[in-house]
Amino acid sequence: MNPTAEEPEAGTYSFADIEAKWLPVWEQLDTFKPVDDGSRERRYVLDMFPYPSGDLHMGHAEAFAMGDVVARYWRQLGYDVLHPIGWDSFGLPAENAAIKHNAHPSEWTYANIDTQAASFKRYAISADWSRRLQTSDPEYYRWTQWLFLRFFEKGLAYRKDHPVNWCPKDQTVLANEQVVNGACERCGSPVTKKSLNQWYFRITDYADRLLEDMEPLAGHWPERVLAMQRNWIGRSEGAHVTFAIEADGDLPRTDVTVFTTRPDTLHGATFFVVAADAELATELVTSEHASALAEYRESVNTLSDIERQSTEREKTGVFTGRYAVNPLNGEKLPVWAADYVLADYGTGAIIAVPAHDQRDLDFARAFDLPVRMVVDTGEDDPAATGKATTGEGTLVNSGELDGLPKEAAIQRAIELVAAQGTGERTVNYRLRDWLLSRQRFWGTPIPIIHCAACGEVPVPDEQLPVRLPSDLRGEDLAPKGTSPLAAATDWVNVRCPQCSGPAKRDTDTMDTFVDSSWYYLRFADPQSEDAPFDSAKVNEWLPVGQYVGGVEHAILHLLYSRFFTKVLFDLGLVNFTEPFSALLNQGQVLNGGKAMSKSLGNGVNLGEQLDRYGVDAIRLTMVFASPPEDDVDWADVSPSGSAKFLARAWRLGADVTSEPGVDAASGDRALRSVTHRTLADAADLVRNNKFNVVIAKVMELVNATRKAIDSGAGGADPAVREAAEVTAVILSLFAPYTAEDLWERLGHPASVAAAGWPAVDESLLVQDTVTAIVQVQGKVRDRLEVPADITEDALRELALGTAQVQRTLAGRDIRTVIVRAPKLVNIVPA
RNA sequence: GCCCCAGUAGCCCAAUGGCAGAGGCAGGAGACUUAAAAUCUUCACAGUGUGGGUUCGAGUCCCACCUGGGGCACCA
Repeated sequence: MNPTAEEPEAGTYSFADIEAKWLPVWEQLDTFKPVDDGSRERRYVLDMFPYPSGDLHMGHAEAFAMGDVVARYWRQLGYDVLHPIGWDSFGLPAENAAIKHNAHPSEWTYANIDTQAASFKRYAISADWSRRLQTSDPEYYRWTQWLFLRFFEKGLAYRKDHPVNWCPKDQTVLANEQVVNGACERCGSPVTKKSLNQWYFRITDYADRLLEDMEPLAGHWPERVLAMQRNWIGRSEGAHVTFAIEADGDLPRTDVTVFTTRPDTLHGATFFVVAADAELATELVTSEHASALAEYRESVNTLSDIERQSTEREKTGVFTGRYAVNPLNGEKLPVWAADYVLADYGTGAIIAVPAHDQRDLDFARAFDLPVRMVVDTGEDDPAATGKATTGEGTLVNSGELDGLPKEAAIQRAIELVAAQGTGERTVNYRLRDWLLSRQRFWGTPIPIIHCAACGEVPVPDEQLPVRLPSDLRGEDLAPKGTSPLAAATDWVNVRCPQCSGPAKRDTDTMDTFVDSSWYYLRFADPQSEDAPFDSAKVNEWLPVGQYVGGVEHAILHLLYSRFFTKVLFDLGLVNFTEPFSALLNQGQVLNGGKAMSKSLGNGVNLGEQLDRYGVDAIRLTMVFASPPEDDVDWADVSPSGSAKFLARAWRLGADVTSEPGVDAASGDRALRSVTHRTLADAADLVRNNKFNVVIAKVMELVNATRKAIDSGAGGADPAVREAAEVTAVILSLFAPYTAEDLWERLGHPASVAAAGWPAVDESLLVQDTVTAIVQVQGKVRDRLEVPADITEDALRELALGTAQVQRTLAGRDIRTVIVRAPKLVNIVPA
């Protein structure tokens, strides 16, 4: 069983021996494969599946330790627990490694997966290995493609020409969600704009539902994640107002609609701005100003997003030569083109009210445009101060809106434009459609064939998967600005499925977030060959009862997965609309207050930690260090302390001399009381994700048991056995090896993981006497030992009679006495 | 600028509105030991970021501010 280590000295805790001993036993028992027959209530625990970038690191160790606590707890409670594992195995690093080593990305990817799988097994994750999946397996991406085609049929996948975020280093486009502070999320290069014809998912159609359906998640998802999603969706209420742009020479009169959240300030509009990079700007500009606009656009395009987004930057823009007519007062407003107006938010055009919008005011001051105050907020005139006023106030200089407060004026203004037919109430979202094309190789090919005669033709379902060509490797995959797949001419050139004419495959691959948007569904039925999954099975297991992962996915992955689930609901494939009922974001593992990184040289190698302290000690340290959602600073924690505690707990096994199955009822009541209190508290604490406190409670239990053995009831007392067994069961959630070995030393067969959560004897939780606190005016003056079932009246009498109280009152009258029997009395003097 | 979260002992952290301390780390002392390690026992240390408020009673609830962390950001 243990080929390397020597027989340990009896009574000495050796994590290495224990690990070597139990791993093969567990493999045989296959304790964590759900029975999946409906005989037990089902529960689904899921950790965000890993990307196979080398071996597991400290972050994985933390996240998976957390998920495993929940999975193992539910298992102990008797639920049929689904706790699967898989890999998000498409992605750029594999491709970069392949280019560097003149290999195929699959070689690097699957080698890493094997390494990680072995590490996960050593780390004793309670997973069902039979459901393992990889998104880069053709058996998986076949169904990613199938789902794409269903989206396509519903009009939810479409192509358009659009300026997109372009990473010049990775030579690929990026979704908005992948641009962080104007830089590529992956490599940090400044992102630029490029106009390309790309595939999008129409996630904006679901903006409202994505927002509304968050309601029931409150309390089960971290508030900050919900807030971030809400922000990202960015719902804002306002109005569309249509302005007529006057004819100019050959240019006809035309209507342009703007979105505004402040229709009340329409009378304060002094100019009109269109996004410089929008089509609209080119359409509107007069020939006299066309070259200035072209020049301006040129200068804007060379700016990186980082420069562009700097709020310190001076406002820039050019006049278009045209004028817009304010529908409320008929005023003529000059139309400018500027880059501070975004082409893809709202309508790409705004009505500028400099008095009440800082950006408009900055622009007005830069170009000497008039400023007119229309809301009196009691502050100084923005024209003089340079500070726009945006708060509550009363309307002035606004015709019939005069005298109305802001909110009423907004409503009235909308009524006015609506009556004119020039405007209406509307809701606008910040959310954009999801750009999913990637000009990279190692991803799911987009199952579309482009035919000159038929257009975009879906690959017929029975021809799926469209497999990646296997003969491209090394330099073939280097970024060229077009997909590497384009070079595989044999692969690209096909017959059109509709007209059999010559046609070409789409050479882009999908964003890997598409792959990860449905993997949690596949886990319910991972071997399905005629559908992505069996809906009945998915409906039995999902939604996921507890999802665990890093907050870095607060927007991207979670928003996309929620979107997918809603679309699949609409397609009738699932009967729920939210995939994850509860979400836990574990914190980061830091070292010395900073994230571990190569450049800082503060990385801690997980494998070395496991070798040095053992799996259980590392798992315990991760969980004990702080509440799950807080960061763990490895410099602040003590894995050796954890190891010490585990040894201490394990040693209890040697001191229990009673036989298994002995009735605990006759055992030492004080210890039994601690044992059952611990059991009850632990259950509550696990439910509330306070894993660190559970461990503190087990430590207490171990201390109490130790004391009972050494200087109390003694090792033969049945209560000591009971305490040791409860210790093993609770520890099985955190330190599976130690718990298993302790369980064996207590005379039980494997596995403690399936031992079941012992029933709490409520009668042991009640104490005979309790210490009542006697306060005078909230300050503690005395303590009384009283029966636990003392009445309020009796306690009041008792408290009032104590010498301490009498002395403190010093003859003062009593206004009131608060009694919370049996724990507290508070006497309030007059 | 807007939005979230957090500030409790030297450190990590506990505390259904009711005795500020459960647990651990680091530290001191003792027992065992020829000695050390290991083990066991034991001790000390803060009044909860600041200022108000609500309450019989506030670490906990409310308001403002300070500090730290995170998110979004020319989003009309």
